[in-house]
Amino acid sequence: MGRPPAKPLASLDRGLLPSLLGYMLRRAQSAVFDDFANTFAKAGEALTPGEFGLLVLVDRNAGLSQMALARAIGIDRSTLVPILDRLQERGLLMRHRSPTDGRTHALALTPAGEKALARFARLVRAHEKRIASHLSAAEIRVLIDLLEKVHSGARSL
Amino acid sequence: MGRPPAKPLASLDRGLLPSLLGYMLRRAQSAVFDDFANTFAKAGEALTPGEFGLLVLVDRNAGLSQMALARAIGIDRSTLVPILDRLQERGLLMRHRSPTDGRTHALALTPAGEKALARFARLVRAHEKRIASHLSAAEIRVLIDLLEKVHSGARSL
DNA sequence: GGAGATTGTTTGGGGATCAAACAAATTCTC
DNA sequence: GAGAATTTGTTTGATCCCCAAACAATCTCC
Repeated sequence: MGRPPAKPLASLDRGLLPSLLGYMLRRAQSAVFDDFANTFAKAGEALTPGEFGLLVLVDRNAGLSQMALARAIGIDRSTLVPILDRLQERGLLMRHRSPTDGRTHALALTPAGEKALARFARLVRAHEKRIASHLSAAEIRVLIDLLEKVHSGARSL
Repeated sequence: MGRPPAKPLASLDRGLLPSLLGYMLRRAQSAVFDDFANTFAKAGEALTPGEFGLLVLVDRNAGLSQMALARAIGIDRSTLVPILDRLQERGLLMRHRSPTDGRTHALALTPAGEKALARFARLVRAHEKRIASHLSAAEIRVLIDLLEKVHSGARSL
């Protein structure tokens, strides 16, 4: 009798996992995240995908309040506080007092933040290009389209 | 003069974000994760997608070591320890001593763990059905295929 | 003007993650 | 076979993300 396969050191039996959208989504996301981190590390910059999204949102929606921003990215307002603290300490972002509503902070990028964002955007484009290098332009379109469908579909339940 | 658009309370300007694979991936993943959590909460079960994946892996690869498992799911071996501790405390999983290598633990589900996993798998299937309800079977196939491409493509860099 | 709601913050409690150090066990080297 | 190098699981320490609850300041509505 042949010995049992024992431990296939290379790959494991993943059972039903590869047929699950959630699992494949997580895997792809994790791979993309790794390349993002790698791209920024190699360029000597430190930024997470979440921070990049936040900076873009603040840049494109000047005067945004923390509540509005927290809602836009789907986290609690208390979670946002230390994130903004750090970005502010790095000189990328400022909390101005709103002239119309004393409770809210009007968020805005500093000039240094604007310049940094332009730099970050260049890196993100390079990163996107790399992870999409094995897909055709049409495939990318289809993929983004299907991801949007998954997002808005799940959202409605 | 007309007042500026101020705060479009409903939606924000997301700039280039919707064209980024990484961003759309994160959004879809987050929506799917929410539905996963919701499905389990409503059924009175407590489990994360990561824990489900881990249980499936242990189930399908009996005798797996902690190192092999950590590598399979892409985390550090020290990160795995408290995760296994919790699963073990819940009576779902056990660390046996390997007869062939005294350093490693041979992981295995307990009988209760097997039963729980069957229950979890039912919930996961219902969850998958729901998040895929706005996509055709062909679309799901294409999506999973493209996600695999993204994963293995990014991996090779 | 006062009640109620909103906003940003702080605090407390889970977890996830990695890096470094360690003991036990195995494997490699001579 | 004895000693060196490696591997494995664990602990500790450091960041970070996340939420819920409480709080003061401010605004809104009546």
